[in-house]
Amino acid sequence: MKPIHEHKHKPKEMSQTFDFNEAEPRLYVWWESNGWFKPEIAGPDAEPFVISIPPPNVTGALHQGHAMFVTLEDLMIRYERMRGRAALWVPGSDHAGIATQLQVENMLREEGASREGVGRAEFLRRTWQWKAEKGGRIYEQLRRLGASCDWDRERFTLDDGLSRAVREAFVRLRDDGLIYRGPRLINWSPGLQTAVSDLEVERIEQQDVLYYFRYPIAGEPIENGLPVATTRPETILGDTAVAVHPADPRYKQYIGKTCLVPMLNRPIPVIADEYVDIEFGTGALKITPGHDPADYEIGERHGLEVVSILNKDVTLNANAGPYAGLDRFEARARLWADMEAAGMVIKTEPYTHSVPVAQRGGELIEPMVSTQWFVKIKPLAERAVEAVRDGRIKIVPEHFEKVYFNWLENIEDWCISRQLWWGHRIPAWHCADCGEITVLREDPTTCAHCGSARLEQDPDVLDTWFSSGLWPFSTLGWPDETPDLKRYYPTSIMETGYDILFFWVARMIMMGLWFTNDIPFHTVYLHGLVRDADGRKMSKTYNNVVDPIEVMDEYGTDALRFTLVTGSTPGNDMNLDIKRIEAMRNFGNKIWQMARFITANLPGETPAGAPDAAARRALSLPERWIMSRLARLTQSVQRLFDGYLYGEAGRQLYDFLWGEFADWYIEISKTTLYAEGQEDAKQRTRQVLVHVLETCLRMLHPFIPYITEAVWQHLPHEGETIMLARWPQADESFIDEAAEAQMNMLIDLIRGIRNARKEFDVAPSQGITAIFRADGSAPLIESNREMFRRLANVTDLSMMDGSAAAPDQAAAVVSGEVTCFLPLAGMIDIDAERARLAKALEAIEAHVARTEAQLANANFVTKAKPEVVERTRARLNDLKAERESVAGRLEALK
RNA sequence: GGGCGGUUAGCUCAGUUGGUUAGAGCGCAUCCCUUACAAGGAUGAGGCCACAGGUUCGAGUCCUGUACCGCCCA
Repeated sequence: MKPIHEHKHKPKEMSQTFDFNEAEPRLYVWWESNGWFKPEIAGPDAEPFVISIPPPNVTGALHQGHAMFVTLEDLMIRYERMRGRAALWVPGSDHAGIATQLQVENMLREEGASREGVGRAEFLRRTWQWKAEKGGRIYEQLRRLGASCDWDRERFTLDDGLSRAVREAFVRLRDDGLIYRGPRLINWSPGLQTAVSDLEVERIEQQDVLYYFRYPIAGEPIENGLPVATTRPETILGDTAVAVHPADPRYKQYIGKTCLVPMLNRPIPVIADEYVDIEFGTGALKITPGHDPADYEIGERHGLEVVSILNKDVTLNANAGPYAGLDRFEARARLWADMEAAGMVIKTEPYTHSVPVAQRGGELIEPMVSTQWFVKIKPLAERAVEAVRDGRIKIVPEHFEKVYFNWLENIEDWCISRQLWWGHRIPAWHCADCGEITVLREDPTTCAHCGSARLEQDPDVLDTWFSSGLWPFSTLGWPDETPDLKRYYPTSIMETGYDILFFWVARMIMMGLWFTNDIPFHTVYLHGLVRDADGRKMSKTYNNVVDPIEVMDEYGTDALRFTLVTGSTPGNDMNLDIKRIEAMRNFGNKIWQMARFITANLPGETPAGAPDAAARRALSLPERWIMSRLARLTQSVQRLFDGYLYGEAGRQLYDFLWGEFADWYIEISKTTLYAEGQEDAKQRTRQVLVHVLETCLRMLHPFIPYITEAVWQHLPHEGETIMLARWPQADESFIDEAAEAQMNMLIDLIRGIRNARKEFDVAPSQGITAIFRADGSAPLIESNREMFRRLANVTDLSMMDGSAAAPDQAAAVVSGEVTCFLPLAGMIDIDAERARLAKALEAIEAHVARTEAQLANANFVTKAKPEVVERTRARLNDLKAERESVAGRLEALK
């Protein structure tokens, strides 16, 4: 027999409850300080399993989205580590250009300073300082969740290595002809004073006004003007055409005529384009290529001039003539008033439409023309589509593949420059002499075109997502061929929320394929959003945010983790109810109490592991049953893990441990453990108790790492930590159909007796008599009489002959061929018992009728699988026996 | 306009090769401090699985359509 493993983390006796506040930090530090989070512990030959963390914002504070991804990724990592893989989880964070810059700017503002005031160099110094002071908070919070990342490999998107990767990527794309710079319509954020990408713009519904007016026709009175509607009158000043549908009879005669821009009298053509919606507004559309994406496209089709009327501070520029210098909304009001005075106005009406707002901050985005850097994305997108289409990359759940294709197939060029200071500065130098641009891996001193030394680096920085796209390989050392890159790339799984499929995942795939000529990961696993208990998005304005830190303080990390993983299914949103967290906390307590019971009943040494062959032959029915159930559970959990169905696996472990192991097996085990003598039987029972719980702990460890480790340390086990214990494999030789059938009958009878006791108000403390008419099952009942005593307080159990008369004044409980009479003289209300039996008989008869009809159907018997037919026949036999007994009893009571 | 998801007990949700009488947690009712656990135990009530068709011996599960809710893209 192997000794119970001892080490310093094993207290002598288990406390009344699990003190997670004490245990969690202690265990985490112990795991980490032993180097168990590192892939090297699996040895040099182990197959790698790698996840690179979807990098949280360095400014971020832990929210449920983080809790969700940490839970799932840590689960995958711990699982694969237990299976012997070289499990590597690379942690890190993202420099979050806009968010971080705003934080530091706010700080400066409080000091009465400003970004512009202190200058770029000082601003960056202050930002790094801020990062050093505050940037570690998110890491501490990830640790708290139990994240078993290899912290020695932690990376930051702005650190030296990753900056070099960014530079390499930029230069390579430039060399490949995929980066260009030029004036184009972009999304301008007036508050942030920077361009943002299409993905960073959201649309929200807004109550607005639709303005109707007549567009003056050159040489004609205003009454003949072309009626047009707009939501943004000030953009009239930038119009370069008016469009009508070519098939619209109302406006056919206008095509080719010339309109005059109100107040400016700039001549513009009336054009025909099928884009125009005849039904909408007046059916004629003003075209402003400088300030509307759709108009920009129409403008390109028709070779229209692009007139920009806005300055970067969203005041109007010189193109707006008399309105130059005004704010856009003031200009709107003035222009409209002037147009009204000129008789151009038709009417205004309230109108609800969607407007573009900044994802961060929510301010109104102005589409405007600006000189920016772009990535020509189609060549990258094509490869990314191909990798998923041909199965090299799999997306779980599968339906997101369609979403992915849909986006990549309609993708627009990516605006990658930002007018910020915090980020990777674009490695492009403008020559003051020849005006050309020099892009090199090393900072140039002279212009590559004319040799001039009058170079100035482009002031812009790159979109944060540009560096995030390189993350799976840049964190492993790319562009250098480092040992880590060789061993751990491609990574295995990218796990993240479906809301950033485009931001991260698609860009990682595009850039991974382009730069490494390999997929960055073979599987994308997408989880859903965590909402509040009523399905609303968590938000500070609703005051419905469930803070993970507070949850962990109150219920422990394991409760939060188990709730998140068992309460959700891949790709679907989950509503997080604090009641569920409490229930999962209770599950942890239940495990602790089971372990307390078991350890308290291990007087000597108990071997770890399953019973050996000799012990196996001597196992009792309940032991064979629970071992069989454990084998099936292990099989099922494995099948579910193979399909990424972790939530269902967790629920099955919960149901088994609580509903079968604790409620039945542990209770039954007391009949052996508390009996006199029988040392061998006791020892077998102890071993089964330990083995079942210990096996479940190992399967639960990836879900709830802390309590499983804490409990495991109290049980006989092999190895130092459950983290490195081997993942259970089902021993199918323990599957025992007969034992399951017999136990099911015993459980059914015990439930029936309990039910009858309750129906007739027999006090739980009152022992009762049970008389069984059991035919062939008599030995089964007799050999488990202690079970009936302990679980149903049957203090007097006897058997009766099949032909003997049933006792008077008795309730009857029926299961299959067995009838159990409970003579409860003086307690039985015969009417009530008749009603009870009549109700039961009704249900049985309905079931019999259904089953008989099924078996009478020749198609069923010939076409259904034989085992299904067999099972149905057996069921019918049982049902008929029950019907017989119940009907007979009912007759006897008349 | 295009696409995707959801609709199962009072509430929040499971239910993935189609096959017993559809499950859990919470809530509810009744009873119980039985030496692992009141963060617990026992018993029970509660569901034409949105609706209409179809495939099948058999549908909560597969197919088609409808309604409502939600999301993404334009």
